[in-house]
Amino acid sequence: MRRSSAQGVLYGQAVANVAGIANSDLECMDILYLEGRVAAGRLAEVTGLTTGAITGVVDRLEKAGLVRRERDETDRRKVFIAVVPETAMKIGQLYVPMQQAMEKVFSNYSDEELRLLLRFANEGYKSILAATTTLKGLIDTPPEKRPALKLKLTKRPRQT
Amino acid sequence: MRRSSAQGVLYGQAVANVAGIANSDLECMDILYLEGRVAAGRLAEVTGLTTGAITGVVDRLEKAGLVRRERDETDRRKVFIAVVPETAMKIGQLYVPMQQAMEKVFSNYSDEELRLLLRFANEGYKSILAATTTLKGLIDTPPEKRPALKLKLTKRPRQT
DNA sequence: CTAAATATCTTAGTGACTAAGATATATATC
DNA sequence: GATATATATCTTAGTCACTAAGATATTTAG
Repeated sequence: MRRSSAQGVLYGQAVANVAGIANSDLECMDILYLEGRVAAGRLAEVTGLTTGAITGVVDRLEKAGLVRRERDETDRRKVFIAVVPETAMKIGQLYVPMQQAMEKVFSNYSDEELRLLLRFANEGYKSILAATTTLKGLIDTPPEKRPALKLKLTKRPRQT
Repeated sequence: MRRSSAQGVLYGQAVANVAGIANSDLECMDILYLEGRVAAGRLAEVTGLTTGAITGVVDRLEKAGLVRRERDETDRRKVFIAVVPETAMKIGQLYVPMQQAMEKVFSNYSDEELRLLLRFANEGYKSILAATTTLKGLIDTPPEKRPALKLKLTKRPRQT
């Protein structure tokens, strides 16, 4: 799973590369696709970048015609970012090789098996999300108060 | 799956953050863990970074005491990078929250179900790897010769 | 023995990032 | 209704990892 996850990252890098946009830019496009029209600050939250960095991301994406800034009329401090479907589609096309490859893999599984994979994907997501929060919690915890992570199941290095 | 994959990336970022090393540095540590002692050039290949960038990565990791440079005695141009288990272990500990979270998820699956997940992980990895190659192939293909990716299953944007 | 190939390192320059503060708008308090 | 505080984004200066191109060291081929 780590291997395939890592390979997924590399695929994303290749997409960004071909599209001629930065890695974080693509990540934001992905979030915009998943969540729809979101506020700039939300992008910062989700990506872990500062709001300043997001300004740059959105500037580049807007210049590339991939997104549009839209001011919220009820709260004029907010800036919503919305994808421009016509141009964003071109990015979507770069995922076709992966989608086709995965579709081929999926075609070898029964409906019941697919349901299992889906269930696992959901549970795994929630689980990793929670673990991320836990880990980040350690940063804000003063060192002497950290639970001294016993390495229990880390049968780490020492390989060939 | 995209969601959990993205979250996995964020977990990695958090780890790198806590460990005080760059993202690519952590990625290389991961490869070193998976592949063992590897040549510097191999790291460049797998990560997609230039050899120059890898020199920097290894410099930083070596300074942090996480890896050691070892010259190959039979081919003295090569530099092998090897993790230093004692210090690398500290990085490994940062994965404990995720490992525990995932273990908890796995504990709800039968052996047969786990075998299915394993099979899928392997097939998925190979599939994504192949798709990456395909995509990268498009870069080197002169634009007019590209197979004009028909967007078949890209029911992209247009969400709420 | 020379030329070409391979593996890593070096250097100069670029670009995305952070931290801190600026700006603009909204909400709360008196 | 005026002032203070909070919120959301942008700006600026500076940092750091990255690339491209070439330097160095070693190996292989002719």
